[in-house]
Parts: sequence; C-alpha cells; structure tokens
Amino acid sequence: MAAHMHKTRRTPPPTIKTLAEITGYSIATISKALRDSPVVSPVTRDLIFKAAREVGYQANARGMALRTGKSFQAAVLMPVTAARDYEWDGVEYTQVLSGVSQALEGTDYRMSVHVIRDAADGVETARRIVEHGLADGLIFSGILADDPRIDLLVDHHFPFVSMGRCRKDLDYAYVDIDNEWAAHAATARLIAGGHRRIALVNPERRLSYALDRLDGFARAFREAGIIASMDLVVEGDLSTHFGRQSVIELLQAAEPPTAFVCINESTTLGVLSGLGSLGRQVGVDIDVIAYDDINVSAYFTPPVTTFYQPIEVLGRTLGQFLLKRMEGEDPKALRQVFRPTLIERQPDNLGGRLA
Amino acid sequence: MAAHMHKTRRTPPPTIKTLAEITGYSIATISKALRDSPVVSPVTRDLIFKAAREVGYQANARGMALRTGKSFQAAVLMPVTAARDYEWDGVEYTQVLSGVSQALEGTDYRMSVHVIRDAADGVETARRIVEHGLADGLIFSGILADDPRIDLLVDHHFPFVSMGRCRKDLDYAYVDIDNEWAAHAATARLIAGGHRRIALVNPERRLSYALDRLDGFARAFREAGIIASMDLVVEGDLSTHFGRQSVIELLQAAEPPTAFVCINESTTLGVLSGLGSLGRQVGVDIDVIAYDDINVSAYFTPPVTTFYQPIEVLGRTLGQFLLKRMEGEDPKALRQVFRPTLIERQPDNLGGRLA
DNA sequence: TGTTAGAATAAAAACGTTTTTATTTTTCTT
DNA sequence: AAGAAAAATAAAAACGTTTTTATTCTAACA
Repeated sequence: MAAHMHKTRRTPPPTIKTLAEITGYSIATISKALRDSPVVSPVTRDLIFKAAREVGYQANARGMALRTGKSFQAAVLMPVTAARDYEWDGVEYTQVLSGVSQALEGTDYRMSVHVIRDAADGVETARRIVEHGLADGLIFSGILADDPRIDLLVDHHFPFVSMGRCRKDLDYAYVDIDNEWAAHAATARLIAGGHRRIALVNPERRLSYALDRLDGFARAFREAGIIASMDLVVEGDLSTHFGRQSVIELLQAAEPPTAFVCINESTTLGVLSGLGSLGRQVGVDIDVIAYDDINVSAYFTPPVTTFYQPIEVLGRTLGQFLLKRMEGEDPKALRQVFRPTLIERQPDNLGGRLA
Repeated sequence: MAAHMHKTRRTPPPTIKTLAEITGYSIATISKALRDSPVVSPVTRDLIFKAAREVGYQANARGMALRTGKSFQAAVLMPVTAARDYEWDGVEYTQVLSGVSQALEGTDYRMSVHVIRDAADGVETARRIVEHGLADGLIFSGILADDPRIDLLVDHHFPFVSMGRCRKDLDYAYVDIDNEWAAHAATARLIAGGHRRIALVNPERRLSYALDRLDGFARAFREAGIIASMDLVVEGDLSTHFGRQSVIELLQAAEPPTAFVCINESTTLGVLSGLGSLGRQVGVDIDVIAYDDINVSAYFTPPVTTFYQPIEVLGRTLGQFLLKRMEGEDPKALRQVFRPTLIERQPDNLGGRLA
C-alpha cells in the first residue's frame, strides 16, 4: 500500500551545531533560545525557532541526559506474581500503564517498566533506580502498611507517586481508591439486606488496603450494632484459585456465611465457580458483592453487584502527579482518593427472605 | 523494621575517572579494560576490575549512550483499545512484558513501553522510535497481514522482533503461535464429535492471525470432505461484548451453529454469557472450544476445552531474540512458532448425540 | 566624547563515556 | 647492545547538550 518514498536517510539529524551554522549564532545562544531563556533577545529567539522548525530539529535526549544528569524516564514498577498458575493476576496493570502513558504524552519523558516479582524485589529495584539514576521519577503500587520503598524514596528526596497509601504519616504524593469506604458500603448493603454472617475475601494483611477494607468491613457491623463476622475473613493472593478455595472452606463452617464481599474480579470468578460446584445459586442461596477491575462482572452468570473505578483514570492521575512532582511541587498537594461507583446488579438481600 | 543506615550519600558515584585516579592508569585504559579489550594486559585488567568492584563502579548509562549513540532501551509497543467499555482487552500483555523483562535481566537494556491506540498510532510510534533513536530495538504484536511497521523497520535495518507473522516474505525475526494449527485442531475435534455447523469467533480479517485461523478452520472441513460453515464466521474486536453479541446473532440463523470456536477467553466469557441468557447449556445444547490467554477457563461454568500457550514464554523468547538481533544476528535464525497444548475439559461431542 | 552599565552574544568548560591517534615501554633480532 | 617491532598505555578528540564565564555591542551618562 505505502508508496515507497525511501527517504535515503544519509544526513545525520540536525543538532544544535547545525542550527548554529544555519543561523550564524553560537551554540550557546541556540541552546538558551530553545529553552526560552530571557537573556536572548526576542527577535533572535524567533529566528532560531524558525530555523529549528525548518530543519526539524529535535533535541538529542542523550546529550541532554548527560549534561543535566536526568534520564527523562518515568519508571513504573509492575508486579508479576511468580506463581505459574494464576495468570489473571496483575491483569489490570495494562490500564495503569495506559493511563500513565497518556499523562506523559507530549512531554520529554518516556515510560520504562520494571517488572518486580515480590516485595523484596520491589525494594531492590527502587533502590537501583534511585542510586543509578535510572529514572527521574517512580510510580508503584501494592503498597504495604509499612512500605520500605516509601521510606527509601522519601529519604532520598526522590520524586514518586504511589498507588495506595501506607499507614505512616509521611509527606509523599499518592493516588488511592477509598477502600475503607467501598468495603463499608458493600458490607452495609448486605447487612441492610438482612445478612449477618458475611465473608470477606481479602488480600494479605500486610498490604495497606487490606487493612483499609478490614476497617470498612468492621465499621459497617459496628454501625449496625451487630457483632462482626471476623471469623469469616479470609486472606490470600487474589487469584481465582484462592477465591474458589475460600468458598469451599467457608461454607463448611459451623455458621457459614450467607454473603461474600470479594476484593476483585479474579477472586470473584473463583467464588462463583466454587459456589457453582457446590450447587449454590447466587441471589438465591447466597449473595456476592465484588470489586470490578476489568469491567467484566456484567458477564458473570448471574451478574453481580460491584464497585467500579476505571483504573486508567488512576493511571492518568499518577502520571500527572509524577510530572508535577518531578518539577518540584509539594507532595502534600498531590494526593487524590477516588471513590468507586456502585453498580447494582442484584438486590443482594437473598430475594428479601432475610429482611 | 529497617535499621536506618542512612548512607549520607554525599560522594558522587564513582566514574571512570575515579578509577583512573585510584589505579593510576589513564581513563582510556580503564575503559578498554572494563570492556575486555585485548589490547590491555591481563594483569592490569584484573587490577582495574578489582578496583571497580571495590568502589562499586557502575558505568554511567548516559555517558555511554551519548558516546555510542545507543539508548540501551528495548521498546515494546503495547496496544490499548480506546473503547471505554472493553477493559479486559489487552489483558495478557502483562505476561508479554514480564517475559521480555525476564530476558533483559542482567543486560544493559531497559524495557520502555509505548502505548498505542490503533494501527496508525503504532506506525507513527515506530517511526518516531527509529528516527529519533528512542530505542535500540523494538517488539510489537497485533501484526497485520500487510503490516507497515514491518516494512518500515526492515527498510531502516532497525532490529525488531514481531509477535506474529505478516503475510509478506521478508527477512525479519518473529515469534508466533501456530494459529492455523490450533484452529484446525479445534475445528477437526468438533467435526469428529459430529458437528457440522460450527461458528468461528474471529478477530478482524486484516490481522494476520485472523487469516491463519480462517485457513485452519477451512482446512479441517476440507479434510473431512464437508462444506465449511463459512457463513458462521464472525469478525470483530475481541471483547466480551462482542462474544455475547455474536452468540445472540448466530443462534437466530436459519441453520444455527451447534458449536463455537472462540479466539480468546474474553470472547469466550461473552459467548458463555450469551448462551446462558438464551438458556442454552454448554455440553448439552452446544459445544465451545476456546483459546486460553490467561488461564482462567478452568473456572468457567462449565469449564471448556481450550488450547493453551503461556504468553510469558513467548515474551521471554521475544526478548531473547531481540537481544540477539541487536547484536547483529541474522533475523532468519530468529524465528519460532509455538504450538499450544490442548486441554480437554469436555468431550465436545454434545454428549455423543451427534456422532 | 569618552566611560560605563547593561544587554546580547560568544567562548569555553563540563557531563562520562569510547575511539582514534600518539607515546612510552618491553621484547625480540642481530 | 643497538635498533626495530610489538605490546602496553596515555593523550586527545568526540558525542550533543547546558551552564558558567568572557567578550562584544549598544546606549546612556557626565
């Protein structure tokens, strides 16, 4: 299809020196003009810009990098579980990357992705990035209640934005989902539907948002004046397998749950699969409220009530915040907590039989 | 937990010049020694390495980059659909990134991810990467039957490995899944089970692997001496929504399908959802064979037969090939086609009633 | 009409490498 | 033991910027 224009690319790309020759100014003036320095007169500035546009000048990133010590890289730590069998896990990360990349569009920054296998790997990678100047800023998620990466970066005054908050009171920029609120809302909804024995499928407790969810869960019971079913809280990786196993175990309890609050769609699929294999029907024998990562809960049979927050928006905010942070903005001004929206797909009251 | 060692990092990181001062050699000798040049004597080489190890010397990437003109970046083009509603799409890309990153581990290369919204964006991004030297090599997927990116990169002698083959006979490195084989195997299995009217849920026809699948589909019928049900081939994005819609439309046909071959798990979930809403039971009224991206088909109710190929392995191979390609290896030596494995979860013969 | 302050521009140095060229040292010939 | 060849090392240049310092030019002042 493409008519071969074959731009016999033999001329090296124009540099600041090329512009100097064309315009007759020195490279120092060219550099200052291009960076809009006030010391260069407006008329020469325009002249130089025109020339730059004509020859299609693009600043050489390597030259800039060496001189300034910057890398023009925004690094993202992407967690990937080592467990071979749970491949769904981490799936929503494409959305994060997409969002960050959107925010970076049009800037000099590129997005580099560093895959991390576990928490220790994450700290190690963060340290390498800081000490070797592999990037000018960092974005990461999976925040622990006490996250060594945050300590490290705050210590080194390295610009970063975390997706999630730790439980320490430090000055850093973050973007988060209001997990306490969401867990509370889900639990309260089920309690209002008549449920008393509610299971919470939660991540490992060292994760900060696991605690947030526990808090919300407990608060809903407290506000209703009911003893919270803390014995029905299970913790694990967020795999489909884990969801399925949890159901099978919990339903064998002496006082089994009549409802489930699930942390993500992966576990939810497992929960539904487990319920199906035990012959329990969602909406009849049991209610399920989930958290919608990748917008697919509508297709579960039956569709379940979820809380939904498009991750891409978080990603975009992360990127925007990081840009500002790298320009030196106060981290305390760069914080945002998103509240997911409730999508009601079921009455969540076992058809009213519990009310 | 962490005892604050607080490495009052005031000394700048050691450079080649530092090593020169320590050892007494010139920076030229240091550089050559570190790069294992044969002109430097073994004894001084060892001396210099020892010193380097002692002070923890790490070559400055920016200096190297400027001098050599390389960027030490391996770029990956990550497609993200603009469509707001289909968020599952592209989900398996975390596996690709994980694999590539594994291959790059321990090398000087970093992985930079460029998000692309559509085919045109992909070409544009590839061009920018080549012309501005944003990376030393490129990995991308979603190969079109006639893919302008491949033409562009071959033209410019730019190192790349594609995930998928185009339909032109060019010298380039690729990693692919044997889609023709897989589609053939799935279709043949259903034919053997007694099916005659089989639907194929396929991607858009401009994608190279859509054609591969069509070929395999048609071949299975041809080999069985049966007229292929080409009227039951549907093409679209690979969203859950599309899968569901396809089922609903196809089952209204005069001669509706008795079986479905699905391209990925996202569409499969849609297909199952559609079947469920029409009251059809998989394994009873209809058979479904799918392609397993993210290893979650086991949890569908009922579990369906799939072909499975861990994407991470492809990613790792992509990375390994790219490294070799960047070192100048012949692209024709860097080609691999993976055959997925069949995971039988159903008899796929409608309980024998068709045989 | 010289001085001089300020504006505009130029020159030079620096960032950390690699590579080309030059110099010194060692080893081999005879 | 002198000379040449080979081996080892050093010096210098270069990559493309930015920044600091130096120079030139213009205009204002006395």
